[in-house]
Amino acid sequence: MTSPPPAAITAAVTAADAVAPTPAQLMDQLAQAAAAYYRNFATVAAQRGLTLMQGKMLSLLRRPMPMRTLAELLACDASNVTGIVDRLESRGLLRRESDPADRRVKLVLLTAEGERAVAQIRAELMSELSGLESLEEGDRRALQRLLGQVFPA
Amino acid sequence: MTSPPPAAITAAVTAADAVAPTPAQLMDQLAQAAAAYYRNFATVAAQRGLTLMQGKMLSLLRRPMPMRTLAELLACDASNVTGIVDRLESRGLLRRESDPADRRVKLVLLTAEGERAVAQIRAELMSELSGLESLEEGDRRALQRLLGQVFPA
DNA sequence: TATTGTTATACTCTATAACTATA
DNA sequence: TATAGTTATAGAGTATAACAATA
Repeated sequence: MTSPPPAAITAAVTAADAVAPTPAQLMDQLAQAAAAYYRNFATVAAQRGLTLMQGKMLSLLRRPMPMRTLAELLACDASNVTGIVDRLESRGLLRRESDPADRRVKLVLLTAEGERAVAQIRAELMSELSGLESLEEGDRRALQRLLGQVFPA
Repeated sequence: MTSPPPAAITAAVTAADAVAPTPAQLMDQLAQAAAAYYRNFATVAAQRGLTLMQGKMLSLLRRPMPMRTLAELLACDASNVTGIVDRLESRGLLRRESDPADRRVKLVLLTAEGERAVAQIRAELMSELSGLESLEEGDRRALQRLLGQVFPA
């Protein structure tokens, strides 16, 4: 029976031998990971003159969707979407289109230029997250499963 | 020799048998996880009348630190820190203190009320992330290792 | 000279409330 | 009546540039 090493030693130990982190420690690491993700995303968006929210909105538009849906996905009030869409529309990255099925609804969709911008953002973000590309298949499966467990859809 | 199942079937398969996600798919899942983390954090902060940035700043102040350091940790310009600290100081959650070693520097530190606020935010956030508490030791170790690999310190 | 923190400025994001046009 | 989108408003976050105090 081996007793777990004291916390001070943990950092120097290889992953396989490491003491399991507490949920609280894992929460701190999640905070750092989430911050790092958005720092990378914001940097990549800023390189194209876009704010974080503008980059997020463009990235969400894999298919046309109502403004109301964008508000839900961006976790903000519907009144904010008007301004964000306005600014992106004036730059030619997306456009509004009336929904024939319900004339109250405006569908937002990317222009060709918007599609290119999203593709470049995604590519640059992927190259920023080089640690992601170097994961083995087993590790990719494990990370997918664990993230799904901590953040259920 | 078994060939991997087509992508359309993947979703219905159990985790153990699942095809490994591509790095691009994993990047999308990271985006969702980071968004979910901050949605939870912002909700918990808002319950105490705090914005996301205010909650972040308080959570960073485990020990006194210069405004400049806060700017780096929050990934924003130093000029923004003045206003955020102002608002939290006027609410009695933190205070400024001159650094005797370098009189240009102002150290920011939590008040007793600020300490209580942080403790409550952390506790409520932990209860929101119930999926974290239910992870087995092996899964906690794995998640720690994988996050460290994708987002190196 | 360089650095820390502040101020002034302009822009963006944010929620709330009130409005319109549709349903 | 209810919903989708807009507008007006006020407050908060954001980067830039210029400044005072200190190193």
